[in-house]
Amino acid sequence: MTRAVQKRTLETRARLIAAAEEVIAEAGYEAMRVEEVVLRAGVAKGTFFAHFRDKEALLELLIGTRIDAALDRIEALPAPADVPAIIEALMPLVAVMISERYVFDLILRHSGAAGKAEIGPIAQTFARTDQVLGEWLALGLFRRDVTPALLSSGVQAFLIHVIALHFCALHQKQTLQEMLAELLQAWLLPGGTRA
Amino acid sequence: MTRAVQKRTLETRARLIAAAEEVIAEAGYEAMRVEEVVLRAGVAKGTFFAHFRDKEALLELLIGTRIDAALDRIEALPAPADVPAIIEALMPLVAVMISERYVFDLILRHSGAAGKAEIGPIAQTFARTDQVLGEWLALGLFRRDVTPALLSSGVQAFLIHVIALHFCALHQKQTLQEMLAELLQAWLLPGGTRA
DNA sequence: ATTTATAATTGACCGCGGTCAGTTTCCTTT
DNA sequence: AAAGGAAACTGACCGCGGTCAATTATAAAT
Repeated sequence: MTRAVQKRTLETRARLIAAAEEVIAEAGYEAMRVEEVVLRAGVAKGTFFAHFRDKEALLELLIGTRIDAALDRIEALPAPADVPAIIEALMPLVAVMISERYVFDLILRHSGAAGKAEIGPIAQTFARTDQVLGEWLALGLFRRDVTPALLSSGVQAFLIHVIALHFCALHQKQTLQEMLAELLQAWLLPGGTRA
Repeated sequence: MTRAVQKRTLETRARLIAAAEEVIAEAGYEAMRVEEVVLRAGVAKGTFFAHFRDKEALLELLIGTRIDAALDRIEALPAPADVPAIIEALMPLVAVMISERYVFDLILRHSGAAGKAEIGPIAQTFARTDQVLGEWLALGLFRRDVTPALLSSGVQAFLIHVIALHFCALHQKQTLQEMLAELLQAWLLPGGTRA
């Protein structure tokens, strides 16, 4: 018989999250130290790991929340009808992903479900992004010789690709948006056909 | 006036690399411990870091070497003329990248040049892959409405994408090759045109 | 051969993520 | 109100990557 979760637990968890967000606001995700977080939250180190599997589990939660907020804004928009509009619409998501190199790497590492049962917060945002893109691309404004699901999978691949290039010291003659525009134009409207 | 590098240095470096390869052969890249390597090499811990900036710098070197060997095999092949042949040709590269989840993550993290001056071994293999792909795609057997450089950039993006999906607990109804075939077919021969 | 400058090596030490046996707090049962 | 048991919390401890002042080996200069 499982006991109900205590109010104290929720408070401690909230204090840990608040402390972490405070540290991150001051110094960024990469600079976050578990010891600093527990100090500010006023709990012992072990308590942190009673609430989160490891340091990355908390970061995943926080970053997942930020990505979800970006997707909320994106979903509130009308479906984009051309490539520039798609890129424009995706900018809130891009902003989160390029905010820190460390964040991008962490997102990549957690983009896939590690286990069938346990789909992490970031993996969930990837599924959600795929769904949003799929809806846009199913409207029939882009190429129709392949499924919208395949198209959206490809858009995600290109999105990751250009962000990776964005962090590369070479490849900086073009902006992220320019590179993405070229790729998506060729992917979604091959041969320059349709409108 | 710079002194010549001593023979002793090269020997120590070689012993460190050999020890690391030994450990990796036994237990994999992720299990490699600097302390185990220096123990087997018969040197102090500090010596390791006199030869390699950090643990990842050595791993980058070793993995970069493996990727280069794969690219050697790939370059020895005749240029593939269709999508299945491209996928078949890329398999040595894929094999390295999917050998360990940890290896894939490390490769992604080092795929871009960190600084203009210092292009790491793995970033170099990405440039080389791009070049090999570019040559294949410039032969005119695939779509010609966009540059071969753009095509090869896209192929790399899809390659990374399907490997990421390969490590995902979901998306396992299709094999890596099947997913890659769908994407590349749509990317390189949109509308099913040409041969 | 001796001195001298530099390169190479050493290992005690630190920072930080993560563990776990022991303690405290909370809630239920009687 | 007391007892019993489970959940929450604690902090000393460990593993491992990485640092650096001190030491030793090497080769050039005299």
